[in-house]
Amino acid sequence: MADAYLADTLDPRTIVMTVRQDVHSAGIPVLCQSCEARHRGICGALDPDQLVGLAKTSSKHTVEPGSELMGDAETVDSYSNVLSGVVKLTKSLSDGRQQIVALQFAPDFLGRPFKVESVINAEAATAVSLCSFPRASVERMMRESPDLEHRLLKQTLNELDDARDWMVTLGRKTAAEKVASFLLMIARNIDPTLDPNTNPTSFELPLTRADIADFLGLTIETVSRQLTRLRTDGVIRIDNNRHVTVDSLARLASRSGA
Amino acid sequence: MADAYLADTLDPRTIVMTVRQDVHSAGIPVLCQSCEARHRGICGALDPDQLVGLAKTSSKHTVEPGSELMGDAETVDSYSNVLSGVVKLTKSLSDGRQQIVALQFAPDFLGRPFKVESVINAEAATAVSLCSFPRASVERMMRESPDLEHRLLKQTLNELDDARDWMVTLGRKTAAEKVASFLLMIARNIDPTLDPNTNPTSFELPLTRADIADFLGLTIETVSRQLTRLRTDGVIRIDNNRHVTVDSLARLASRSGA
DNA sequence: CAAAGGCTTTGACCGAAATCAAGGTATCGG
DNA sequence: CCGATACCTTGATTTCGGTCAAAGCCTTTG
Repeated sequence: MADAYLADTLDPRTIVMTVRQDVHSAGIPVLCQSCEARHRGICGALDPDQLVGLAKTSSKHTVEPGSELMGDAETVDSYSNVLSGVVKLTKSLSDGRQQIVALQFAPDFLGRPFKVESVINAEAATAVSLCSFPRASVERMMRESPDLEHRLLKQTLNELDDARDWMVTLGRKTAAEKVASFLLMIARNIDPTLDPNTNPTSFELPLTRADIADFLGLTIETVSRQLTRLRTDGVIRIDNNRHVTVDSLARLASRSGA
Repeated sequence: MADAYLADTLDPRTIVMTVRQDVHSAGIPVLCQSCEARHRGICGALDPDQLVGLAKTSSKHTVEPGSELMGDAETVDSYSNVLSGVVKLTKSLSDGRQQIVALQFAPDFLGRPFKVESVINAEAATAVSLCSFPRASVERMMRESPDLEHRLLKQTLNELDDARDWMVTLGRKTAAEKVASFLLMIARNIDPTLDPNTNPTSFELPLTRADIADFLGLTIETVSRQLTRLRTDGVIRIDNNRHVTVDSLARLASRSGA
């Protein structure tokens, strides 16, 4: 039996796509053991024929940072569930200015059905593990399974809400509010069960200062200065540049511009 | 037979919802004569029982500018197709700062299925005509018709792409680029068949300077100055504050930051 | 027609964030 | 351990867009 890859944890800034090889022996629940718990609808909707197809095309890809995972069907012909880690979706202007337009956390679905012209790059921001499916199988599944499409619609609507919320941040908030909003957003996504009254809270920042700047429409220096200000004001503590402790989420929220 | 309202053209900044009254006699194609051509999937999926329900609940609503059409299910309990005109979707911060997060042109579908907490206001930017359906009917339709859900997924994916494109504009473009991008976007949406080589092109601006500012994350004054600059540089002409003539779309595009 | 009010333009000035420029700090390979 | 490298912080200065203020223009209304 072939080696079974699943949920490998990889070096940051590299996305490796893995598909479990032993689909035949294990059946649907084993195909995607990790995401089965969270993506029952997406993984569970595969039928045996599709699993055979998956087994044939499964392979371990390594994709260089910055290369397109989405928006270019030829590059990487697959859809994935994010099992752990953070994937950043970016768009760039011709002169190199970049904007991160979304962060994908587990258990988000990564891929753009019904491809359109829009070019988005997907890049691993941290160590990322993915469970991938061939594009063709997913698209067939979608045609055959209204339930899958329903789940996808719900995720897409949520992503649309997130995007529009972030538009307010980009268009109307000050640098200080942007950075506070960012920290809150990360805290909530890293631990979705987070109770706003649980203090203190701490987490690892999944992004570099440069990434944060690209997400907030700021420069590295401004991000750094605002983080310093939050630190000297006693709102947060930062250890090793990445580990953030928030004493009072409410205090942070009050600086986020509501 | 009841009076048949359809596709009324209304005063700017007022949304009036209309549902044709004579559904019984006319059947599905008549329910929504105007949008039938463009929204076949959404309107055509209604079954006769639902039409009866529609007839009972149909009425002519007038909604004040700034009041919530979406995000508050109790306020206006319906979904609509935009038949003509432009609807702006806005989000606000607690202190009143506002951001327009999307513009809806015909034949967009207006409404948020599977309501989430996100609060978005919808307001008519110009004279707008709408074809509306009771919320309950649309949600039942969606449960019963995978085709409707498929169409909705496609529109939602397109809106997500638009939102993410605009995030780049908000986060990374200069004021001059933002205004040029806005004019291009309007030109393309008002006439989707627009050939980029057809010059000159002219259209009515659907937004006031204040709205444009709220869409671009700028102030009124900055928008005005940038429009003046485009005018003095000979890129556009503006008559009566609203009628814009673009001599060369390519020249405008070159200022939009790509 | 005249007055009023809303929208737009323009000008002068200001300030938040960008840019430019050093340094400092953590991590990794040898 | 040490040097190299990438990432981060801090300071000085500049600049783009915001703020404040005033005037022009267009439409509405009596």
